[in-house]
Amino acid sequence: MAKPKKTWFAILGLLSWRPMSGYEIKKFVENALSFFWSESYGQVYPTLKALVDAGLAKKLPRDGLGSRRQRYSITERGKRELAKWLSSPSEPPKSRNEFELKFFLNSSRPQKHNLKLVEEYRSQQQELLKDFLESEKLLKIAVRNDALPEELLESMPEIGDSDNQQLTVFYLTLRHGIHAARARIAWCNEVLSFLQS
Amino acid sequence: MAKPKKTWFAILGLLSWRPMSGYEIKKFVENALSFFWSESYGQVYPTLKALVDAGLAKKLPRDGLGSRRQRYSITERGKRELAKWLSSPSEPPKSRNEFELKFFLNSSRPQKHNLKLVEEYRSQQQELLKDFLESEKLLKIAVRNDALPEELLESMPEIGDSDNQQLTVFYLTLRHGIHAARARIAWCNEVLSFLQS
DNA sequence: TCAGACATGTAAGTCGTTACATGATTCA
DNA sequence: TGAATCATGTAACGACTTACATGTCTGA
Repeated sequence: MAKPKKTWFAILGLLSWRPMSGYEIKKFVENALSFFWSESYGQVYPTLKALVDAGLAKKLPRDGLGSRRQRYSITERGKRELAKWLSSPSEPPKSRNEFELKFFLNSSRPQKHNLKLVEEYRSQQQELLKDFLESEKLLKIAVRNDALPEELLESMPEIGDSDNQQLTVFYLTLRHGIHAARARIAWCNEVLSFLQS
Repeated sequence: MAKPKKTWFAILGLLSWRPMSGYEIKKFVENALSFFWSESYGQVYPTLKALVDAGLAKKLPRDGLGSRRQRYSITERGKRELAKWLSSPSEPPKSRNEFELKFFLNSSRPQKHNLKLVEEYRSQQQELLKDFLESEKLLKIAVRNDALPEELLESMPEIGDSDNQQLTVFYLTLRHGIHAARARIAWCNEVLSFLQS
């Protein structure tokens, strides 16, 4: 393994939670991790194949008769490689934030445009925060009671059989998103009052 | 122009500040915008050529004799296209945050690992915040006095001849970074006390 | 029965980085 | 004079998305 590929470990890491199929992996990332991760089908299926070839994952027999799903599980070697990667330092993210770029480049134009831009951004972030807080409420209950509320299962069926430690990490990761969204909203308010003064 | 290409407008936007060479553009992004944008030489030079071909930018004559720099300036058409793009809504960033992924995937391992991971992340963010605050202090003075402090010019020579409105936007963009870094540090503290309780 | 979700996969293309090639200039 | 930086550029590669192809199953 020359350079560790993030997609490899993202998928391997999900398999370390429990065996999953390509479709499940895609949906899980999309529904539950979208605020800090993304994968496309064009990545997921080839990567699963590559993980098997590298001996880090293996195909599980398709259970039942009508089952169309091809599930994969992590191997012992896979676990070791994953553990190694999880302990390695993360490179600081090279973010490319379109909004910030636009805001920055707008300097030579009337400030009215920037105000509109910031207001749009703020309502985007407020929407996001609302969703986060809803999930947070339910996850908090889940962690406390070690049981998943009906509502949570409806909005995120993929976290179905998670244990308490997984739910806790989920909750804490969500807190990261909440802090970030709040910070962005606070910035918007600051900028709006600055520009209007 | 089928799908608006971000790199095109990033570069065009910088040219709207003032004429620049490829090298200057790269350095500017690297030194001043790195916390929300990045470009590589492999993008910058071909894009400049493409912008000229599309009539959005034009080559300036190399001034003087020994000048090796090839500067480019934005054209009227370029300004119009840029303005259009700047007014268009930004798609929410598809971030892929390696740290958050690791934190999330670490759930099945001893929490000691996560503590270490979070502490590392926190000191990374604290370093970042320190730099931001230093720049902020200098930029604040610059905006107030409409003059660049010596120190600022040393650490960021590329903002050399910016006008007051540009400095203001710069300052406000930096505030975004400060809010974000503080939020991440606050999250770290929250998580550390949660995991240690 | 048929629309919509489930499910797997591939091909082509876009976007971006890295590494390399080349040479001028500056300054210790 | 030779190391570092300035400066422009390209080729090869890698990561990721989009669009497409194909077919199954479920439930109104």
